[in-house]
Amino acid sequence: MSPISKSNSKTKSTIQDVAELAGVSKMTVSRVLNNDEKVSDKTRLKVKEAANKLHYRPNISARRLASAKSYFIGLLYENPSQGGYVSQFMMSALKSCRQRGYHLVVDECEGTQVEKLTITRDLVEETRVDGVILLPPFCNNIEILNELKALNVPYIRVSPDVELTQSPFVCMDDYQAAFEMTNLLIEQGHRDIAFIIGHPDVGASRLRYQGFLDAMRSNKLTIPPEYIEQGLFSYKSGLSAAKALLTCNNMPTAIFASNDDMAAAVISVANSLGIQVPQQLSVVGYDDTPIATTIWPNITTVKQPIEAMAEAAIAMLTTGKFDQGLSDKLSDLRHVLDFELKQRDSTSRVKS
Amino acid sequence: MSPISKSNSKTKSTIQDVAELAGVSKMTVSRVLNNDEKVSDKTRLKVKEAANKLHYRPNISARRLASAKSYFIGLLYENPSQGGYVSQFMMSALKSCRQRGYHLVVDECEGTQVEKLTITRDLVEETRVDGVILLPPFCNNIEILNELKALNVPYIRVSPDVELTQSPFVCMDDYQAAFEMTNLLIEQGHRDIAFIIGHPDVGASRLRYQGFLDAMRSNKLTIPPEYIEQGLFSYKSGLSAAKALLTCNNMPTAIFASNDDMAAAVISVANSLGIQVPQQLSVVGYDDTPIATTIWPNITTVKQPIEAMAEAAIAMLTTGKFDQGLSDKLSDLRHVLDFELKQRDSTSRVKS
DNA sequence: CTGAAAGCGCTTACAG
DNA sequence: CTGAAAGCGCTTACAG
Repeated sequence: MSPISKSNSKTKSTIQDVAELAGVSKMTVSRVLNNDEKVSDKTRLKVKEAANKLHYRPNISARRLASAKSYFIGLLYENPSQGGYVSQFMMSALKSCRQRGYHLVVDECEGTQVEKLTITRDLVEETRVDGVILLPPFCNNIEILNELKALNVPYIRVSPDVELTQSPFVCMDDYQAAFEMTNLLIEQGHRDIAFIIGHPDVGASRLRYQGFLDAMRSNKLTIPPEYIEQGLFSYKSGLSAAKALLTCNNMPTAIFASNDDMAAAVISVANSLGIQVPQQLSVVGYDDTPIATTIWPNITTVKQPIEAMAEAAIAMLTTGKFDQGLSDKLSDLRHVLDFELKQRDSTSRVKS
Repeated sequence: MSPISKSNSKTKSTIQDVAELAGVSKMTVSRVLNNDEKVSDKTRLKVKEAANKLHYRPNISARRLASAKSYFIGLLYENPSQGGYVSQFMMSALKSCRQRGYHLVVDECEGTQVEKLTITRDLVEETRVDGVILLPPFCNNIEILNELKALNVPYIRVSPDVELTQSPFVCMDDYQAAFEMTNLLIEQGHRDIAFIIGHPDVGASRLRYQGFLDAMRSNKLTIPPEYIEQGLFSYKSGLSAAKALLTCNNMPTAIFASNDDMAAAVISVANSLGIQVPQQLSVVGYDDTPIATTIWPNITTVKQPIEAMAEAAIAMLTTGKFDQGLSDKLSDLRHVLDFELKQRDSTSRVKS
């Protein structure tokens, strides 16, 4: 009574094998596999048991060929230079797709607006993806969004800045993360905290800045104007900001940079000025990119929930259980995922 | 009699459409598509024309279902922490696969040796990949290589250190790159050049070091023993090495670090000691990882031909035109790809 | 709630 | 060198 022995060894079992073992037709097996409601619980159970017993795994290619669905999800991004952000997201999305029997098709959307539209259209019409994920900053390209809508393909945006009522999206709470990170510094005894703002074109810059401001205010701490520097997210811009901050009259005891590259620059400048991090200066960054754990001291930073974002996006796209713009309410479209504060070696309690 | 009009607009054309337009059978079209020799040049041409006219693209799923091939290539790696190396390779492999109608299945091989073997076996038996690519350092796992051989699936290793006569592999000439990079420094007038060796367990470390030594020797330059430091490829190890090098009696005018992380550390230490890079000290790295272009000054480094390696590996695996261990000659198994010297801002001509 | 038939777009063997 | 037939493992209508 062990059908396992055979199917376990060489031959891969098919829907036909499962049907026979369960004593039903292929059709019924197919229904159970696709979560069709119209199957009796009893039958459903029988089929599931048989499938498990045989270690049955549906053949995606056959599925794809027979059905209208492609079992492909598209991932579109604009700029790969964001230090691993794209690859991190891709790795996670890949994993989620595999678990669900889907495949990920990744495409870089570069060039002129016309070329971007062509790439997007090809992905939908040639590859026939069942859904598309748009990474920032590409997800703010309104023409693309409209095209996708016209093509009638579901899409999810990741951390968008604009048109927040138009389509579902996943994001993290940048404001809250900056708020909490600032509080962390304050709890460590810091009062004189400087801030380097991120690139003005990126929406998250504003939110991070506001979170910082509100945390300071709620602790009744004042911020001298010379403690605020405008950066551009680049290491180089962090260098000039840090120089200004660390050579002003009343040097801060902590600097909050809006991303890790700029935080790394702060540490470098501090180094060259003979200021010890974290003994004389605490530094925090944002993003938890590789550089945060490459340089020494490792940077205390905010870790974006990239893996969870990818998983959530794939889940929404593959189950089809989300309202593609059906609701106007932001709360129905927005999926906020939890961030994490990574406390490392670039911060310490202030010495009094 | 114009099947074009219909198939050109919305409906995707199939092998049947191509066959009709060319006036042959589906079988012949299939043969042409798969580069079967046994088709007359005349017919071949007709078919190719028809296919082009219809913008025909074979349906991979149908192909996969009907044939013994899976049109999947597996990519196995062990350690994702190598700062983007895996993702860079993956991106390139993805692209090459897409062009050939293949799909890439990426898997991290972690855990115990038994778990690694299981993951590898699953990839071959479940996903039925047509070939496997093994990234370093995973490609040096001999048990895995034997398992793959037993499973009878072709595999290509990337920059392996061991068993170089066992299977085809792609690599770059680490020795030559280090040799040329050293020469570049010498041409810029440097004579006092220090070297930070890479991790002792990695084969490339030895080759890079040897390339450096031979370049120095061939220029009749001597290397005082205090100019050689052992590193571990980590930023932190670069820090200690740099401190030793920059505080010794006769400070070098250039430091060659065996990777970018350590080169970044050298720059950081130089900064903190008030030594200007590149005016007083030239620094070069190796790999061209993101950190090389993140920090300031940007690091002069050796760019590995990751894209070309990925393309070569995929090409070998998909055309099946390589000798899977048929030859004992290293030259037949080894595919050496060209590196590139990236001259940036961390080096300059020595002032006399 | 369940099933028999047809077909998705290719390729594999078998003829000729 | 070329083709007619069967089939890969699923799903989509269509019945009942």
